[in-house]
Amino acid sequence: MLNKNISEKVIGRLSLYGRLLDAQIADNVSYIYSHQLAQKAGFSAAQVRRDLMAVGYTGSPGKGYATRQLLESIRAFIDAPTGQGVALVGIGNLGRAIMAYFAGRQLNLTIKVAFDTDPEKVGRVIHGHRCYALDEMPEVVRQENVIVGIIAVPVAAAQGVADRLVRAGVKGILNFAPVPLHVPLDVYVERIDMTMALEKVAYFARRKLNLRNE
Amino acid sequence: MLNKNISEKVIGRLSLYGRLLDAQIADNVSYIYSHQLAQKAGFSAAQVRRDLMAVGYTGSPGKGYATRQLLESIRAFIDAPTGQGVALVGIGNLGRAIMAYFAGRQLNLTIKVAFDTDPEKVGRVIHGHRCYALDEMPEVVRQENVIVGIIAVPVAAAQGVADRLVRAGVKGILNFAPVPLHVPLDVYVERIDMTMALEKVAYFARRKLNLRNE
DNA sequence: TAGATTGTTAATCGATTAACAATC
DNA sequence: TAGATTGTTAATCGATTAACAATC
Repeated sequence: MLNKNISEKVIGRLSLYGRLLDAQIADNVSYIYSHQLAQKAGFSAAQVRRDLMAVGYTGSPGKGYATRQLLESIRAFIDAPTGQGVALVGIGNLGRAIMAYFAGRQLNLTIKVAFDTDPEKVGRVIHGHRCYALDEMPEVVRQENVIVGIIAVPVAAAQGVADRLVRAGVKGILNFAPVPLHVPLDVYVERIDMTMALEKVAYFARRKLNLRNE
Repeated sequence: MLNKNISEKVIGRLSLYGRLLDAQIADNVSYIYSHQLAQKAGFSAAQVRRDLMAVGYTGSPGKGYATRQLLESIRAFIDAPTGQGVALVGIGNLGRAIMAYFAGRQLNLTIKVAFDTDPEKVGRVIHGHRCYALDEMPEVVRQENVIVGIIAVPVAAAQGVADRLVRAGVKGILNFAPVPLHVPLDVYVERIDMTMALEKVAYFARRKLNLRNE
């Protein structure tokens, strides 16, 4: 499965379909059409059908897709078979919010270890996670078999933390610091830039307002 | 300026260029080439030149772009002339982290008002922001002339909050709830889905690991 | 069966990159 | 001037959508 050439966007959409299907199953919906899923997700039906083809689950004309089996196929496709541990670096306001956010969810992914430079925090248990010093990273990350890291530190520290994560063997980084990271080709980086997002929203909000006034 | 047909991606990149230029100016760099900016941003030089064309600032062959003037042009292009207020809905862990995050930055955008359903929070001042009840939204939002909202409430409440924001006159929404919102065409929505992002990272981290092992 | 939906290819669309004359 | 960079068009690339035979 993993070696097919699937684009980033498809994986993101599959993750969304998974959650929408969860809700459908909770509502006892056993079959769903591509156009229904499309409506909920905000995409076209053709898009949905194409994405679902990628996971290898086949619907049937007239009936649609069996929600439960489709969800299983999507999970089998995007999730690790055994569950995956995640390392969080930075336990400030944002880091703690991230901990709380992912703790509440029933995910295949769990924040297993947390790191911070603040000696006040190191050694303590925060939101149920033991907090380690950065120097302990290579040991802890390898021991827990973690290949995914989250960076929630200030801009100035972000690249240094990324370097440490990479050296410790991490292969994927979710970066909340508003700065591009330079990493080797065998490491995947996804950025969440809240400043950029808010500036985009502000820009297009004004545009929408102006269009109406014209 | 606002009526040109600029894509979302360009606006996002301009926001990034702005911050990179800030850092350059702080380092007393007065001219920069497109390929230098491109390297820092992680794009191609052609991409950068095309984006900068959009803001209408002209560099000169041989010298490059004057950092200070370019930054001014970018700011004039994407920022509102007077500064913009933002409404935050949901003052849980995430909401407070968002407050702290944007409070620290020197942005044209400021969180002006915050809303929550929790009667414990309503009326109090949190992170310097007075907290209002949802019912006060139409009044407060109009009074403060806010057209941008941030949704940081649980999934189940997100669509309801979006409807309220829209009714209050908000034209752009930054949505942190992992669910697509349905809003009128004259409202712009940007979604930050941390679960989706983390699942993508986990998927591609495993792929990177496997590619190496093959 | 008739009607609607699926899987899948071809056509379309938009965004990125390559290329190059004009310019400092 | 020579060399490198800019603004801008044309070529390329990839992703989305339209279309339709096969199927329930």
